[in-house]
Amino acid sequence: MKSPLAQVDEAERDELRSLMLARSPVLTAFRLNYVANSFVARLYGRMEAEVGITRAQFIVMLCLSVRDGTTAQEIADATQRPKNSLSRAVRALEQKDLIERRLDPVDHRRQPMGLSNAGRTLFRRLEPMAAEQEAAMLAPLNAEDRKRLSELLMKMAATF
Amino acid sequence: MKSPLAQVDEAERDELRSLMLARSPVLTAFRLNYVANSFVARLYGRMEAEVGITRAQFIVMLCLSVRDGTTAQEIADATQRPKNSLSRAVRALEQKDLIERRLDPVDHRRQPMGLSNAGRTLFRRLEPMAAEQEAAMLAPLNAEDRKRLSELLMKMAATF
DNA sequence: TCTGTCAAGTTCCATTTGGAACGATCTGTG
DNA sequence: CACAGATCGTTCCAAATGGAACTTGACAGA
Repeated sequence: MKSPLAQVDEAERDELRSLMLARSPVLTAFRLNYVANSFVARLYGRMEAEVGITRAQFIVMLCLSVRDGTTAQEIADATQRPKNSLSRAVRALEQKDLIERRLDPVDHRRQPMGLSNAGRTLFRRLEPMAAEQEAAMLAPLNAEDRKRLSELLMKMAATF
Repeated sequence: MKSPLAQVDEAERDELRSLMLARSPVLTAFRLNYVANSFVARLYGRMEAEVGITRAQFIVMLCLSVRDGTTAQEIADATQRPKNSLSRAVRALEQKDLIERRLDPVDHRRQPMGLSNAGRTLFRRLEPMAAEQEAAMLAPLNAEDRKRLSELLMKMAATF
């Protein structure tokens, strides 16, 4: 059990965080990044510890779950991650038999990929972890707020 | 000038991005991270190229601009960055004479820091760059939307 | 006062990162 | 058909990263 002194210390520890969230310049951007950082740190920390899947590996699987036959280059363009990192992630996923890499019959430079059965099975474990983390993040918002937030972010993402 | 074919290619290149923004699981989190990633990539890319200030260095200066006398440990807690990275950033800023490091007279472990005059001058160049990037990010939103977005993010950041 | 524990900041070092160069392949033009 | 230029994925390697150990200082309890 914590002493009153420890509680004071803890409050002081959060003081700068609150101050930054309330008063830093470029307020919206700061808050946005703060929330995004918290989200990815918790999610990828958990995925790596519990399932041994890294950020880049999850991103590849996520893209393949949305569209089978996606290539590494397309993932790089869509997610703003360097393609050599993705290349490594792809190799790791392939070695774990979580994805299958085909060769585009008409363009031999491209390697369309897809989740394997094992990959789909694993992804079904990963997805709820992301959903849980999102739920925790959105916890303070009611249904209408959530809908509006998602729409606002969509507007921004569409042109930025 | 681009050929019609090139335009088609460009549309195809964005296809996965649009698809992910519209249909990926954990939609709100994906959009949030997409926007946040775009923001930091552009901002820190520009700061590093034009002013030679890294992400960690900017974060330190930002915290000091909000509260003089902040310590490295407090910045680590408030911004979720590892303290050894911050330690390096602090040393780099000190060598450039952008910050001053004092010694807490009552607790000699702590080193409260502050922007130097040169640091304040440089920060006045950095801040508009962040503001511009934020403005670009928020461009599709009207004044009311912006206010609401910032409030929603504040609610989330307060407890997450 | 002495001792054990904890906190702030630094340093060590194995790992990760990503820009740049590369090889292979495709496409368009003469 | 040959060649120039672009594109996909990979590899190289210098630099950044961050977990863990370390140093120094604070402090509570015996």
